[in-house]
Parts: sequence; C-alpha cells; structure tokens
Amino acid sequence: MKVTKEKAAENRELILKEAARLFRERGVAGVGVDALTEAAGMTHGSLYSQFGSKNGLVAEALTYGQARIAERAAGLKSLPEAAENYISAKHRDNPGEGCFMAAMAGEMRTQGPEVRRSFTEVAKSNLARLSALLMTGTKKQREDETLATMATMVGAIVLARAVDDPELSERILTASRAKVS
Amino acid sequence: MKVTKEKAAENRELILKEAARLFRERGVAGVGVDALTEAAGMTHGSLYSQFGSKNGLVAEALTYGQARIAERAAGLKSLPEAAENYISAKHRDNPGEGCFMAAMAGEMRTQGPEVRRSFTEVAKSNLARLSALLMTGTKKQREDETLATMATMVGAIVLARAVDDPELSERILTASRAKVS
DNA sequence: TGTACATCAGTGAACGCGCGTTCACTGATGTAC
DNA sequence: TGTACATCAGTGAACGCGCGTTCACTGATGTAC
Repeated sequence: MKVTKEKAAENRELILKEAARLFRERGVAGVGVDALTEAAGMTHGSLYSQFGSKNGLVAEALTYGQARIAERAAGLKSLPEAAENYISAKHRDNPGEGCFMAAMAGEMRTQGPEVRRSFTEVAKSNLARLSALLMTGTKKQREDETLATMATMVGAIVLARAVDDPELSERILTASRAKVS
Repeated sequence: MKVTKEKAAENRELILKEAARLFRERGVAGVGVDALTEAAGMTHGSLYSQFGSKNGLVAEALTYGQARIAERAAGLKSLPEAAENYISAKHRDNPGEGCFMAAMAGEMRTQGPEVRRSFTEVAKSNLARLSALLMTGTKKQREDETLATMATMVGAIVLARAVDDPELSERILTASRAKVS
C-alpha cells in the first residue's frame, strides 16, 4: 500500500543506514536484498521501488555513510590525531561503524562501475578532509603525505582484521600507529 | 578412471597453481569450483577427491602460493627495496601473481577458521621474511618496523586497485612508495 | 613374468539452496473537481 | 469542505540461475598371488 511521502523518505533513509552498516560488516556479497530490507523492517520489493537494484543501493549507501562519517569526524585537529584514532582496536572491532575504505576496498575490484565510482568519491572525500588538517607545504605535498598515511591506516585495519591471531593483530595496530604519530 | 600417482600429483599441483592465481584475481567468492577445476583441465569432482571441499582448496592454495612467492623473493636485499618493488603499478595490475595479503585480506573476515588460519600463516611468513632483511635493533624492533611497513604496502595496493580514477591510483602508489624508502 | 582383482582419481548427472530480480497486486495517499 | 479517482510505496509469490556438494559410476592403475 502507498505511504506518505514523509514515511517513504524515512524508510529510504532507514534502508540506507542499515545497508551502510551491513555492507561494512559483511561485505556487499555477504548481504542479500532480503537481509537489507528486513533490517529496516520491510520486504525486498521496497529496495527496488527506492533504489532500482542492489547495486544502486550499494552506491547510494556509500555516499550516505560517508556523509555521516564526515560529520562525525568534524572535531579532529591534526592528521596524526586522526590516524591514531583510526588505527585502533575499537575501529578494527566495529567495521559496521567504521571506514568504508578499510571495510570494502578489497571488494571493489569485482563491483560494477556505479559502485566503484561511488567508492572513489569516498576515497576523495577522505583525502580532502584529512589533507585539510595539514598546515605546511603545497596542496600537492599535503595530499601526497595524506595519501601515504591513508595507505598505512587502511592497511593496518585490513590486516589487523584479517589475521586470526589476536596478538599479531594488536602488534600490527601498535606498530602502524607508532609510524603515523 | 584412475590415473597414475605421478599424474594425480601433477593434477593436484596444477589445480593449486590455478586456484592460487584465480583466488587472487577474483576472490574466493568470485571463483566457482567448476572454474577452478576447468582451469586445470578437469571436472569439479577432482577437487573433492584431492581437497575435500572448496574451503580445503582455499587453505592449501594459500600455503602453496605463498611458498612460490617466498622462492621468487629470495633475491631481495633490503626492506625499502622490497617495499618499493611491492608498491608498483605492475603489482597493482597483476593481482593473480601478487601478494595474497593485498589480494585477499578483505575477504578473510567472512571465511572459515581453516582458511583464516592459513592466511595468518601467510602473514607470518611475510613478516619473518621481510624482517630478516633488517640489520639493526632487537628482533621485536625489526618486526614492528616491518609490520608498519607491511601495513603501508598492503594499504597502498588495496587502495590503488580499488579506486576508479587512474590518476588517483598512481598518486597513491607514488606517495606511499616515497614514504617507505 | 603373468593373471585376477581391489583400489581410487576423476566423471557427470543430480540435489537443495539462496541469490537478485520481476510482476501482478494492495490500499492509503494525494489530487482534481 | 466533500467526493471520485489516479498514483505509487510497499507486498509476496514466483522466476531463472549459479553455487557447493553428493553419489553412482568408470576404467586404468597397482598389488596380491
């Protein structure tokens, strides 16, 4: 049945919010359309009304989630502070609330162009946001330093999440954090 | 029909070789059992004779492929040299012949214990091999420096492969390479 | 060395399952008069 | 304001498809005698 425009917009945002979390937690391939819409209290058909396809939802969820992250990170004062915050056990253990690059970069190679474009915008958004924390050097120098730090940040979380050995995982975080401070 | 022991061992190694390539190129979820055995010129049943399950093959292919990588990397002289070699367009563009950590770390969170254990051995093998290139400091200091460098290496390749923008991809490599030199 | 037979690597049909998507339908909403 | 009706967000059954795995079978290999 039809719902009010306001209710439809609420439903849309709820699906986006749950999708952004689930994709980071389980990967795009790891969440089906039923799980995505059920998490928002609806049936899979609503996904097609609102987003056209699963891929469409993936692309929009990346954009939506990245905007929430940018809001949340507004208080950061320096790149080392941001990096230390990022390379943490809390971030490692909560992918659903964390960085899209760390959670989903590995899956991008098998995604369609729409999703990859959206992911690239996420990366550019992070680059712009983090490089703005640097005060010295040209724009290119600041961005290059940020890109290298981003590589360490992403690599540290990706590796720390991947290994089965808790002690090794901790050492990856500690050693990487020391490097970016 | 039955084949000679020698032929069976050849077939087994051929499947392992193709699987190690295909899993890095397309991910575990991205290659089916038919594609895996077809690449070795056989049918899917042979996978179950030799490895018991797809997961069994994944775990063994990681071990097999990592041994090949260790052989190939025997000539490296220093950690910065290894890192510069690793953070390259050639490595980015040839995942099937490249590092398992960069190709498969992102998928490990959704894999079973057998596969994760095998992947962790890959990481430990890389850590041991690379930290042996360092000459100064205690064992722990050498390993910590290596772990941080590994994070940058893996993050650089993972991000450079994920983004859709060739120019950004190149900048990620160049900036990260400069950091580890 | 030659014969009889058990072994087992590899085949190919079949299975149940979950996937993303389609589609006819529902019925409250929102609009035209 | 009240009535008639078109709209369309969301439902739920159904689809085709590819997946990993099972299993009865094949027939050359390898062994026991």
